[in-house]
Amino acid sequence: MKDPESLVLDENCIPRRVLEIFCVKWTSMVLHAIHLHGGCCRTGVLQRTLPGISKKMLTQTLREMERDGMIARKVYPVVPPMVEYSLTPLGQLFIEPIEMLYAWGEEHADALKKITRRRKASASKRNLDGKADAKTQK
Amino acid sequence: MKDPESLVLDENCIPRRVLEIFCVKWTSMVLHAIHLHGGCCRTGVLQRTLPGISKKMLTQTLREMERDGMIARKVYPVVPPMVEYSLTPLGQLFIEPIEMLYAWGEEHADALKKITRRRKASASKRNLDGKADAKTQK
DNA sequence: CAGGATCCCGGAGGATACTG
DNA sequence: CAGTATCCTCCGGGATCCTG
Repeated sequence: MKDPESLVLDENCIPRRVLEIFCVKWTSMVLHAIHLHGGCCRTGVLQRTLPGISKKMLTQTLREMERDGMIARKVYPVVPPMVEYSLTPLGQLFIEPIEMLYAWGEEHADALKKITRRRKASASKRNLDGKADAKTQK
Repeated sequence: MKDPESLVLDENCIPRRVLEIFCVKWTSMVLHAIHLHGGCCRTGVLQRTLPGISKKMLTQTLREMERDGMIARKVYPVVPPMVEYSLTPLGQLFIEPIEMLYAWGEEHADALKKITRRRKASASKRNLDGKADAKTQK
């Protein structure tokens, strides 16, 4: 505090690394979803649990998480194909903080709503402002 | 668990909203940085505390956070200009979960390292693999 | 020093079609 | 059903220059 300049949060600091893991793509949501499904579930189920995620993004996210060692992929040699993803011990490590964060969100849903509302307000305002020329009119 | 199909985490569920706030741009890091600086600090200090962030991104993030009501902007009418950003009560609400998350990261630094290592490994492997034709050779 | 305005590029990620 | 391969668009965000 005496020397603000000595406080540096560089690329390798813990906070940034944590964010790189929790905030990349759908990682957190996928972990959460698998957890809610009892620690193991199929691709299709995941996709329906996370409406809005595209097949491509889901596959990509799952691949990366597998590589990271957070989930395990098990293929059953049946037809039609069946693939199950489950949390590894490493993956389970992340459940606690994630659930903590979401629990905090539940408790403070009012604060979250407030922010959402402000964002929407400023978004619609932006439409009334200067955009009535280039794009909107088309 | 009986009916996996009934488990849906749509756009408005708490987890997604939480992530939208914590994982957008540099928001979390800025909150963290201001907090470490005692709840209030100047633009330049922030930029030096967060090496790698561009002026543009910093300003943009600060604007959005101000709009969200998480931080307050105070301009001192001096020359050269001096601007201070401080946490609002709403902003302080976020400090607790953020610090919690980062504290968890400190405790599990080994797990984070493991993941980082795997990512680097697969990244360098990707360079040896199929990329020796189109881009690499140039 | 704080921060607006411009230009511009790379790549994230959706849509679609195909395979086993 | 699970996954790959292509194509194509859009915008996030850096670099640069300019203001008060």
